[in-house]
Amino acid sequence: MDADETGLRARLVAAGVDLVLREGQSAVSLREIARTAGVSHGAPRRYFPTHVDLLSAIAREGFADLTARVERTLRDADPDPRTQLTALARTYLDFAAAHRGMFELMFRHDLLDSGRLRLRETSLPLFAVLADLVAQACRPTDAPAAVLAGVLWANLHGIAQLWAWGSLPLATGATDDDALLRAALDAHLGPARA
Amino acid sequence: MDADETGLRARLVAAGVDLVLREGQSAVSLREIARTAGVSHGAPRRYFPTHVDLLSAIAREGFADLTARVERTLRDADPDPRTQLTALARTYLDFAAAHRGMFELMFRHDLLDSGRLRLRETSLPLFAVLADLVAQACRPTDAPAAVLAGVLWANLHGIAQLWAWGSLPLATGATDDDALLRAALDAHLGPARA
DNA sequence: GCACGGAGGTAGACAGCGTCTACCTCGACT
DNA sequence: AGTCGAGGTAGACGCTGTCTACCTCCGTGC
Repeated sequence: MDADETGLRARLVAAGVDLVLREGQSAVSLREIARTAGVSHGAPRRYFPTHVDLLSAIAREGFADLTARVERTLRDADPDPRTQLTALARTYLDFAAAHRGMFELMFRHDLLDSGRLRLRETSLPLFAVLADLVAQACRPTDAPAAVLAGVLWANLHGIAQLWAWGSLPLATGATDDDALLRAALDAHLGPARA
Repeated sequence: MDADETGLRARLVAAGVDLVLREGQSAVSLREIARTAGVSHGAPRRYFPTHVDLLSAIAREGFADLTARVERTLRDADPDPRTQLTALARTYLDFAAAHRGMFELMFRHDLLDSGRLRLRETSLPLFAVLADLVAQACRPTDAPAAVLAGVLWANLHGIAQLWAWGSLPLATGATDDDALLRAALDAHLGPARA
């Protein structure tokens, strides 16, 4: 993606992605990544001045992966906006559940350099897709579509996070997040099949 | 609260709460807490076998604080369910913004022992209040009130988190979270003043 | 009155961490 | 052929959490 596919830079990022997917966020130490990539603990410094820079590059891969999954899902789904939004939401929650470590890392702003690596901006294309679909699908309101989309995103994100934490299953008694997802979409877009 | 108010146990928790409020979650190392409390780095071990145990006790204080703030807010507010929910939501978001470090810690399940200290259960009374109000305030739907309350909580939580991360301001263009809060309440409870 | 034992805190060790820096090793270019 | 820099190594430093040996009192039993 950033040229230099076979170089150490790419190998380090790949090793980090592997690690965070397999072992979770806490396992992704700089030295462990270096070991996984088969180099000394000082080698990453040549490409990533600090641990934060390397983690940010790993998180970028996560955002790219999520974005690609969403785009694939939307391409395969019925073009009806409501259906597309449901598919997007399902993909978001599934990603969070299946790649929990990566999902955590992606939103650990204390571990990432969101400024210099334009990390927040990395999630914007995904948000633009969401905002566009919301503008098409939502029932008329007085709030700007961007705000509605932001609130919907926040809802998906909150469900993913509180579900992973165990609070939401405990509080709602639900055994999977599907009821929550449907309730959220109904709330933000109006009852299903309107 | 746990008896032993003046003992080292309470002093350690208080020092940790102070630290996390002033310096953020990353500053709350076991040794730094011990230094703040004026004891050696090994002393905490007598009361908290691991760092996780101490952090969990600190997070419990955070949940207790948030719960107390919510109860105070609800007591002072108009008893109308919608108004109460608005006040609750406002308090939740304000807490997250004002005590960012504590809020982060409270939901960092990788740092906390949610099992043994019944930490998740600590947030349940707050959720019960929310669920009760939702049951009174929401427009009739087919989803159980607990699910609606869970989704609303998730929405508040997601707004708090994504707002703190900077993504939501960036994506929505909003300069404060009030528009998001109102949009969320409208979505989940029906348009205001229905 | 006094030895004793345990509760409660100290202090040093250890491995692992991120970062810094001195060094080494090649391959390319003049 | 000689030099120079890109790219990687390796050791040090101070920090972390955890473990353990020790010390120091205070309360109790006799």
